[in-house]
Amino acid sequence: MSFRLFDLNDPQRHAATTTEGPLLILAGAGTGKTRVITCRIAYMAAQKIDPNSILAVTFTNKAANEMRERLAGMVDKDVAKKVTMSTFHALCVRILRTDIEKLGYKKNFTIYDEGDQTGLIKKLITKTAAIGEKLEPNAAKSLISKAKNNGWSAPQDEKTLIGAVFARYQAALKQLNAVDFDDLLLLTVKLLGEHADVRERWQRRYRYIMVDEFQDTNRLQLELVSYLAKRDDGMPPNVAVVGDDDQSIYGWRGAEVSNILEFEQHFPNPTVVKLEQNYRSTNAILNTANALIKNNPKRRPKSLWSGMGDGDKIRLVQAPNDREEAEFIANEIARRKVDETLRFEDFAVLFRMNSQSRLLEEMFREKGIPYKIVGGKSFYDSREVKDVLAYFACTLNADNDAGLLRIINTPPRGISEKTVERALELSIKHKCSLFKGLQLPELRESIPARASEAIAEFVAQLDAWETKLNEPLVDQVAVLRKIIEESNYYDDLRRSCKNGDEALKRESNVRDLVEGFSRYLENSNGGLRGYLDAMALRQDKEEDEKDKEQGTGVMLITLHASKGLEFPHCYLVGLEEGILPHDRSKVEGTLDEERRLLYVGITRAQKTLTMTYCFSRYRYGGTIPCTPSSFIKELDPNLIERIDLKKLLNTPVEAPAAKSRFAAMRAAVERSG
DNA sequence: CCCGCTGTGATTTTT
DNA sequence: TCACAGCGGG
Repeated sequence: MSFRLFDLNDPQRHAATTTEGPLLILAGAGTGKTRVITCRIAYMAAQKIDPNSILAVTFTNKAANEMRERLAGMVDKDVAKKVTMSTFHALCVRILRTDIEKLGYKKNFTIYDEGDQTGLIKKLITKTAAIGEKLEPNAAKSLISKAKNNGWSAPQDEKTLIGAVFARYQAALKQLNAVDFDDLLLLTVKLLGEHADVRERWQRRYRYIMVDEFQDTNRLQLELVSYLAKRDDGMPPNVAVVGDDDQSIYGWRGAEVSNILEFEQHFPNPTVVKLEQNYRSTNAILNTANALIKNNPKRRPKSLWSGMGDGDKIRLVQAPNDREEAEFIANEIARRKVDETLRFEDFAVLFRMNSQSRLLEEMFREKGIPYKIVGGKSFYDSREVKDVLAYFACTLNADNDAGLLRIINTPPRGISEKTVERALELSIKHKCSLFKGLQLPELRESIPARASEAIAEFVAQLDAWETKLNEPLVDQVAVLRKIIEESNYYDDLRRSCKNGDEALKRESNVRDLVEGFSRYLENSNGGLRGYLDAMALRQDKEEDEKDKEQGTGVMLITLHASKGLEFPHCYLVGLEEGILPHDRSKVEGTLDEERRLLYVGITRAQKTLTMTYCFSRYRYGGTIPCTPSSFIKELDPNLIERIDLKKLLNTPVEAPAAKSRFAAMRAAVERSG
């Protein structure tokens, strides 16, 4: 065995070597769960379990890739290759690409991203709403998404506006031969539920199933896992889930903590293993986290501990306002980098809302501190990437309305808004795609001759590209380059850019895209369809690599985005009532989730943790007074050092004095403890 | 087609 | 306040 089971602690080993029956691994933050998952797979392989029958499901590509890499370091290459490591969505795409025809969709369905979704919903709202009726497209989108994640493929009441929009939306998608992200799950569950042959085929395929971040699964995902894990011999399913109910922070996206809290009801008589030894943080940090999370009523009791010593106290800093809060952090990081010989990468600042990063950025720039913001606009969201992908997608399948709408007049080719609208109306009337609508003789009669000519040319161009792309043994990369060239896309791109820099950046993004396809073809046989799927599912490897490389600077990151990461020195800002917990959590009744969010934040820190709050903050255009977060009083005061920035600034304390004061406090704590 | 005006509304975002 | 969407005018 090339992996070392004895490197695991007792519960870890128990989890890794329990291969049969349901298994619930409650893995607290930083307890080495990825290691357990990979060791477990390596162990199974060593037990001569067929690696082809092992499935590990994750939420993110990042997690799937990380697991793949770690496993590759433990077992034979050909064994590792046989194990399926996939996100829920990628797995569903695989299943649907084979059998979606049974549900009345065509196999070459298009995956709609959120932009496509919003666009379609917006249109349907304007078509459906009576005069005076209003519905926010984004609100509708999220309601529809929630409904689907709950397993509803149709509205409960079609008479309400939202219900009508939902019904029309589903019908439109089907007619467009498109599926959105939620459909990937919904339709897969439907397919497995309604078609025994398909269900049994996949049940036979995977005999050992593992699910990562189980606390984030929604109803559909649980159902999917249940279907896949079910055995025809009546034996309990070999399903191992790993998760931490205390880190469930995606309830607002449909995640059901109950999936992990009530695991026994879904998979009776499981082996339950708790991982509580943390390899990341000091005990001061862990006990602070423990004290906080104990206040959540519904949870599986756990208590993290580590062998890394007590460490420094948690510092709780009160600042007069958000400006001084940011300034304090910037100054401190600059100072500590020198004093404690640290790198900027050793620091992270965590916040509840993206808007909180603005002041910090400003201050960091002012003081010349490099920083990196996680999240924000990604490569995939850039206009040029979406445009070019739409070109490719339409070449593959012109009946993709969202894609076609994107490119029909980009670059401008004389097909006006009015003409498009007319074509769209006709396509609805004739229940056909926009592309087919464009070719209806009926359309020609109602638009200017010039528009007709432009349409004819565009249609011919798409047809020609499609033919070219489908020629046997054709160099598909060359065809894509040709498409970009013949559409004059670069000219239009340059024209629409404010400056040369922007144009260069965007052009290089387009080139990267084609380059990415070329590389994709080298390692995969999915063709253009596969590449477009990979892009829709954000599986672009290059981006992932790039992400790993750029490590320079202080990390500015939301609490949500910080889950799964760790930093030696963390600053957790804006611990104020209304921010954390967020105001809206009170009306929504999600205070527990806010507490978990803070818990996640605290447990990111390895060595030191500084939390800050202000007494006033700029919000909604004015200075508003703030009060400290109600969570603060749930923390253990013995582990916390309170610092008043105002006092500190007015009466600067010499280093030795500060040290002795700290020592005195520590002595006092020890006496009292 | 592009620009600037006005109004609105303001968490979190794995795929 | 500030970002951004939707709109009407040049």
